[in-house]
Amino acid sequence: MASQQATEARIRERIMDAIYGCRLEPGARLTEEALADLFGVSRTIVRQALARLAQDGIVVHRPNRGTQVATPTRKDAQQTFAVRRMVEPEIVSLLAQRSDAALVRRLERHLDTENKARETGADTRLLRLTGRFHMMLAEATGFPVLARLVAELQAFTCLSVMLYSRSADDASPPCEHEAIVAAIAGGEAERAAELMRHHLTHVEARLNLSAPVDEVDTLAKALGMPPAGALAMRR
Amino acid sequence: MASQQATEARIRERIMDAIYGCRLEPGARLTEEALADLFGVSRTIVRQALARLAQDGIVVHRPNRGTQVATPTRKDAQQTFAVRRMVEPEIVSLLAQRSDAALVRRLERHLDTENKARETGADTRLLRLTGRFHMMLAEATGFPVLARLVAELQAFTCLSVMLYSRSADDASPPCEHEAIVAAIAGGEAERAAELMRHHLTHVEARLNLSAPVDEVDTLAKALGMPPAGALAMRR
DNA sequence: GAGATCATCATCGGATGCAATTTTGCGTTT
DNA sequence: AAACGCAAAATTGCATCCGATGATGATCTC
Repeated sequence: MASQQATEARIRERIMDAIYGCRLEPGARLTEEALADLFGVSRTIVRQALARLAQDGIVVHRPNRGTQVATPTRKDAQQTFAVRRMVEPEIVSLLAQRSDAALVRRLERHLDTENKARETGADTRLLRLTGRFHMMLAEATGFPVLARLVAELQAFTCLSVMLYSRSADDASPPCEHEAIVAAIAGGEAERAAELMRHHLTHVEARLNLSAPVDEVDTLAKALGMPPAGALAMRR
Repeated sequence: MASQQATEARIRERIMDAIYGCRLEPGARLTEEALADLFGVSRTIVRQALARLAQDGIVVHRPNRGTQVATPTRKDAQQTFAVRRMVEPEIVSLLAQRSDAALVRRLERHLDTENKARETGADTRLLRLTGRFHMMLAEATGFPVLARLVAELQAFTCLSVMLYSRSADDASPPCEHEAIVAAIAGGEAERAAELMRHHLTHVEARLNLSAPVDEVDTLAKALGMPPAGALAMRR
């Protein structure tokens, strides 16, 4: 069983996929034994996978109480966007200064895929593709640290969208990704940064992040349900 | 043994301390059993600690071949500084806009400690304090993600300094931290950012990051030794 | 009948043991 | 004498096992 080496990574990816595909919702419990049985390995491997996801903040792990998919508060969501506004404009600015033709081609191909999903109305698919777009940019810097950071922020954003989006298709306003790619292609560093800032602000504004009443929010959270105004959610 | 819960964290901190204190040099091997015996726990805990450090890039873990303290290449070091120049100016800019008097007081107290260490000539202590300064800034943003990122970048910088510093006291040019704190205190966001950019560029410039011959570098890496001009290293 | 205490169950935390892989040391061969 | 190959030792990878902890439900008392 030589290929069992990478099982832990596979488990992590499957869980992440499930989150991006909205099959695992915020607050969902992840028991070690269930996962171990599912993947045909011992709990040891599952624990490693969960520990790593916990370090990335995708799941929360409370001692002796198991781990569950993270449930970002409204404040968490706002913070995530604040950090993204600090980092991602810098990323596109850097990329614009480099003028990498191959990168621009890859980005444009990706935009086509995004648009196709948008037309089809494939919501969860579009959500995932939107995430991929931002991760492609981060990876293109060639700085693995940045790629990991953005991946983490992106995953957290995905959970926030699940919890606090008003209508299901809030994930990605059309054309804004296009404009960013155009600015990168044209080498307009500051413009690319500005467009990214605007884009992130726009996405955040579409969410319902103003807590109606704090008590309602915490109660809903305690019940493992999304606050009012969020997507319907079932077990 | 209820307090054993936090043993893993303790092990991590001890290892980090040893790195910051230059008692663990880049490339040093960390065998699980040795650590387990040292801390009086089983390998299970040690493995968790090492796995987490590996995720942060502080140590590298190769399957079936153990884990050792990371040995950043010159390129790694340059990338680290590049990312720091992207992120940390944004951090101080944000802090300057907030004008948090309590924070400024804490920072000034820290500067005193730094200066005292500089006068005493306590090199490794100064190296650690320098790191703490940057981490204090990141933590002050209130964004845990940023704090973790900077902690990671800082640790990597520390390893890079160990490997590529020309003289032992290259860690922190005097007065530059002071100027940054002053700009934050005065609410001069853009100036604080500029000072931070300059500071990071300055620290990087003091290192010997221009590979003499690329081939020599890769050979040295293959041998698990630091390139010429770096600190002596055994094992 | 309501509340509190206690027992049982599920689940996690950590240690130990065994198989697999790598490394090291030694003997043999050319 | 140097290089190759084999065997022993060291070290890691993973699974299983047992104790601990928190949650659930039943019983007992007032």
